[in-house]
Amino acid sequence: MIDVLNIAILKANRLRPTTVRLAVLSVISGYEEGTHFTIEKICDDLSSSGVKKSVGSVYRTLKEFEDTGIVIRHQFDSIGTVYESNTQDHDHTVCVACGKIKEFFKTEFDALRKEVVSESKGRLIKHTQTLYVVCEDCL
Amino acid sequence: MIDVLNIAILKANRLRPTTVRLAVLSVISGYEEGTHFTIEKICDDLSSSGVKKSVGSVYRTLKEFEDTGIVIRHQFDSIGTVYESNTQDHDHTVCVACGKIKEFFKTEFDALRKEVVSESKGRLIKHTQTLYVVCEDCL
DNA sequence: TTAATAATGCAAATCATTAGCATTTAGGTT
DNA sequence: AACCTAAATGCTAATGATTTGCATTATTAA
Repeated sequence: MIDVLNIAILKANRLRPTTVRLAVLSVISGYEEGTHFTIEKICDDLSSSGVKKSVGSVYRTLKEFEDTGIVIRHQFDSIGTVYESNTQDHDHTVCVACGKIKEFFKTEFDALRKEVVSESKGRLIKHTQTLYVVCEDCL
Repeated sequence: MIDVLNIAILKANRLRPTTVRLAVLSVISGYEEGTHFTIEKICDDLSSSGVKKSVGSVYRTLKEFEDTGIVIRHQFDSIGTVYESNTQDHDHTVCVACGKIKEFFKTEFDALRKEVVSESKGRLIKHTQTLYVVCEDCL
């Protein structure tokens, strides 16, 4: 597709625009905003679009993308490892019944977190917050 | 040690007071409050106190303890799975430099979390929040 | 175009955890 | 106390996710 853009993204992160990275980026950018995807999903999507890439390379690529901040990795209880495209800071709710993952964003949390960290005289690097719920649909 | 107490804890959770469960409980109750421990640590402590138990049984036991609420399991980035004795609800800070895990407790968070969940019309089951920091000592 | 470096595919290795199954133990019953 | 049944244990093999080593191939800069 618009490889030019993806090439630019990679170069901006000092990653060579190779076939694997472009293929993975292309698959990911096809997902709608806020989607949480697994390595397996990426591999499936690559194969079904006729692109043959090794699983190992996809793992390596996602790790690079995580390191550069192109994606964010999450580990949810009983769901495992998922990734999402890196946008703004946010937290998650996970339905323990259907597994649906949603994002939420509430600035008040940030203020509280800053308080906690400054009280302990540390520096905040990142945070994770996940609310395990039974969602409206499952109730 | 005071096995009578540990036997009572097990019975209260409908778990037979077997040698493995008592040994694990005994090791765990030797840790000071707020300690986060791994399966490996438990196994080491068992062996060094001369108690020979299979790793598989320790895994099974910790799963039972988690299910009954005797312990809580956490998964932290780049640290992995740790357990702690179940006390009150709290969150964690993890130092990305030295790996030290600390607990914190701020009621204001709970109110906010309830807001989030009620806005989405769900029911809150549990939550996790972890602040990855550089702690005072590492700064 | 070519040399140097980085990336890839593949398969084997690793790590944490789980599962199968034969043996042992706990706890209630004669 | 001996006995019975279900539960628990130890052991080893299996699993699943992820990583690594290395020979091959691609990319980039000169």
